[in-house]
This record gives sequence, structure tokens and C-alpha cells, in this order.
Amino acid sequence: MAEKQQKGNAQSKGNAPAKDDNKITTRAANYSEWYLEIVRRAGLAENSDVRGCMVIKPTGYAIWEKMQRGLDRMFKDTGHVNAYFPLFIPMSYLAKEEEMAEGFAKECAVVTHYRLKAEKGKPLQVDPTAELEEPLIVRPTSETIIWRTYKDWIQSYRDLPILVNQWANVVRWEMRTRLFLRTTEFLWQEGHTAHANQQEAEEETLRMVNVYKKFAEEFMAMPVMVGPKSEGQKFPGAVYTLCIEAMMQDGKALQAGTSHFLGQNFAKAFDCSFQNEKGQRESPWATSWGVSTRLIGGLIMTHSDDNGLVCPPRLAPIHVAIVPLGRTDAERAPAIAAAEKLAAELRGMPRDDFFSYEPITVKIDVMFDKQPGYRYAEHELRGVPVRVEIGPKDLEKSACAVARRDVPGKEGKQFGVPLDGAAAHINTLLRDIQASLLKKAKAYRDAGLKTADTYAEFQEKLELGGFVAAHWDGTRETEDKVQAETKATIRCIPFPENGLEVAPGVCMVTGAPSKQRVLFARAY
RNA sequence: CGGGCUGUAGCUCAGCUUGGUAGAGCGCCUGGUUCGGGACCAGGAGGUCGCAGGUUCGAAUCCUGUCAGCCCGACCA
Repeated sequence: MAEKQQKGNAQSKGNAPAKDDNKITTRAANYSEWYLEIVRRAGLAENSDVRGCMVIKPTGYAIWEKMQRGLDRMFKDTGHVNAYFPLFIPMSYLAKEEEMAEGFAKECAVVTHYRLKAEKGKPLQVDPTAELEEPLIVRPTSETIIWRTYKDWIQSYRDLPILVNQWANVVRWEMRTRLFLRTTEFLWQEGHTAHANQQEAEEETLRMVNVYKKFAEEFMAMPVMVGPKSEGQKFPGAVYTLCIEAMMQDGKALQAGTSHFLGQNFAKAFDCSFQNEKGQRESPWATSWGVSTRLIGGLIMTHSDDNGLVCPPRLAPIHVAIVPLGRTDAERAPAIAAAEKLAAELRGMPRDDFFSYEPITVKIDVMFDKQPGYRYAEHELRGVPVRVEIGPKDLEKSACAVARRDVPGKEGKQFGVPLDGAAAHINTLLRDIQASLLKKAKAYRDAGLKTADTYAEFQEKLELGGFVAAHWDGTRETEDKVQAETKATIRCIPFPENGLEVAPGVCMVTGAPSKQRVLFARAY
């Protein structure tokens, strides 16, 4: 960007310096540049020709598939089933729920025609005679079409609850996009449930935010804070929104998942009602909840380092890279043979819940045209949790070298690991890595958790990054004022379960009474 | 939507001020020397200079238009 603006200046004449010495931009030098380089060089995604839309590359998609698998299992275990609803939603549906219409109006892609006109020698154009009577919007979220459908599905209390999830893509026409964190089109899941009473729906709302918390911590090794959003930050159309908030390595917050209690808003907007046991008509109670490919952005920014991607083993597309070494075919052949043997042993390890009953994935690196250092660096860049090196010197001792990605560089490498038993050792190591990534991320997050009692102290601490717990009078005005002056928003009103003290106090801005501290941060 | 900027090789960019028919680094291909922490040498492939007009003997370069993208802001759960 800076270079671009310089372009055309007399000073920038001469060839650009060789930009790439193979090292990536460090987090300290330029955090967002670092992030984008990780995404690109780890082969996760790239910008497409379509503005704001990304191409998710096989490695990035593999992470998403693992996320899907983990989450889907948890959804099923809590009684949900999958279904699929249309991509297109009649514009009038969105209009039925006022808050939602207002919330999403400015970022909707609209389909107005159903045909193009192709004539020889003329540019392809929209056929003006093929205008839709009613424009369709491309779903930014599916509450409306789903509640229009539920209206027909729900007649009796016996039809409830409905516990449906859909895996889908949605479009939100954002002004500014960033790979994974905010793209015009993104992949997500959205759960939409209907319940016979308020209590059940509220329990569901809480249950699902806790599913997200569990997933974030157990699969992503990403600690999160859980609690409701402020009135100003909640989902349009919701009564309240619960969320999980993670803290990235630059101290900014990332909303990683939301679970909304929708009350009877959508049921009423779509005339959906049922008869209860007593024969009375009632409106069902709703929830919706979602996480998206944004989680991949969070995953990257939670663990990765200046050597590249760090991926927790439970979500890693490849668990183990084996690098056979040797200068000649005579040296390489036994190294490759040993690599293949170890790979087979790793793949044959007993499967368990940790890897969703799938085998350990192993890749044997045969890039013999590259130097060993290049090959090591490449696997580090791509975030492979464990790298094994097998060369002539190891084979003399029937051993190998095992490097763990969470401890970068040579420090994480252990020489002389006996090949006999190496598979079991690595299997254990993968679990250690998963655990220590969470521990490390938690320590980082906790260190970034600050408390402020006065507005001056708040502003000072905010500059250090991280969450600042402060008292707030609960008003929209104060929240807006803080945001306008500091760019910080209320990320959530933390539940006691987060381990933060919940005690009354006075608002740091107005001095009015406050029930508890809330978490402020600058956010993505 | 306001303000600024940029479109030249797969990528990052130089060349434009002062018009003469296109370059560098990286990447890619071939061969060779290397090889336990990001090697090197030699040769090679690759570009209708965003698009459309105009000026000119001649346009990447000057002019007009147009499209696209980027940055700052606004907006954005």
C-alpha cells in the first residue's frame, strides 16, 4: 500500500528491491500484512477476480471441512438435523421483520432479472424484458425464508421443537473485505429452531453458544469469552444475542460466533402459530445461531507466528510431514523406505474421538530438488503440526528427528527419536500440541485482559490492546460515545462462568450505577 | 457514498516527465554443481502495456472517455 502510493514519485524509480527473501512480514512489522501473507503462503485462500469474494483453496477448505465435521457432530449430539433452504429470498420477506430489513438493507445483493440477451456481434447484456416482478435478494441470513417455511410446518405443539441447521453460503455486500474475516460471500452454518415456550428457546440459545465455546476451545484451541451483546450490538430482529469473543494476537477482538434469542418476532412477522395442549393459539419462540469461515481467520490469528501458520492438530489438514533426506539415490532410498514405514504406522494408529475417528494424515515430502532448510521452512509455513526428518545419520541409529510446530525453529526439534515406537510418540505429541496451544492462547488472552475504573485509565489501557473490563451504565448513548471517542465497542457482557468477578460499580463515563463490568475492545 | 491513488510477464514493480515499438527481481522450464535450517551457475519460456477512441510518420509514454482495483473516511455484529 505504501509502495503503491509512492508509485509515480521520482524517488521510487529504479527496480523494486527483491521483496521476497522467503521470510514473511513479521507481526510486529505489519500485523495485517502478516495475516494476509499467512493466508496466501499457507495456501488457504486467495482473492478472486470477483470483488470481495475469495477462492478457498484446498488446504483452507480442508480446515473448513474439519470444522464442519466437528461442529456438525456437536449439533447432531444436541438433537439437531440438517436441511437446506433457498439461496434467493423475495424482497418482501425481508420487509416483514422491520429490524432485520433495516439491519441488512444496505448490504443486500439483489436479483432483478432472470435472463440475458445474447446477440451476435453485440455485447452480452441483461434482457430488459426479463425483469422479475419482485426482486429477489441473495440471502444475507435465512430467518425470513425459514420462518415463512416454518409457518407451514407448525400447526400443533406436537410439531415442536424444530431443531434445524443448514450449511450454506450467504452474501453480505460489505464495503471492505479481508480474506476469511469479512468477505462478500462466505460459508457458514445457521441453526434455526422453533420452540413451544420461551424457556425452552432461551435454553437452546444458551446451549448453542456453549457448543461454540466448546468447539472454539477444544478444536480450535481458541479461548473465548461468553456473554450477551449490548442492545446496540445485537442481531437485528433478536431479543438478545449471546456471543463468543476471541482475542487476536494484535489485541483486537473477533466475534467468533453468535446465538440469538429471537423471541416471537419472526413467528409473528410470518404469521406462524400453533395450538397448545389447551387448544389455545400461541406463537412459537425462535432461536438462530451461526459460525462462519471467519473462524479460519480467528484460528490463524490466534496461533500463527512469524514463521507461518500454526494449526491445532484437531483441525490440521496434514498432521505429520515426513522429510526423507539424502544427497544421492543411494541415501534417499532407505530414507524413503523408512518414511513410508513410519507413515503406514501412523495411519494405522488406533482411531479415537480426538481426530474424529479419522486416521492421522501423513505426507511424505519428496521435494529433493529443494534444500532441506527450504523443505523444513515450507512445512512450518503451512502449519503442519509435526515434522519428521529421516536422513542417513538418523538411519545409522534407527532413529529420526521430530519437530513440533508450536515450538518454531530448531528449538522444537528433537533428534534421536527411535523409529521403533516413533508413531506412538508422535500420536501423543499431537495431543500435547493441541493442549499446549490452548494453554498458550489462554495465557495470552488472560494477559490481555485488563480492568479500568476511570475513563482515562480505560483509554490508556485500551491502547495496550486486549479486552478492558469496565463499568458501563447500560445506555446506548454511553456506548456510542465510547465507540466514537476510542473505536472500542462492547464485545460482551461476560457471564460469571468466564471467571471474571461480577460485582456492581459505577459507570466509568457517567458515574451512573452499573451492574457489572463489561468487556470493551477494538474489534475486527 | 466523499477524498486520494493505481492498472505493464504468474507475483512485486521499473520504464511515462523529454513519444522511436518493453525491462528487473522473484516464480516457472532445461541442464549442471549443491543439499541435516530458506543454495548457486548457465540457458530458456512467458506481456494485444485494463479497454475504447483521439493526436502523431510513430503511443506503454500525450489527450479524452470508460471499466476495474487499492488506500483513507463513512459504513459494516
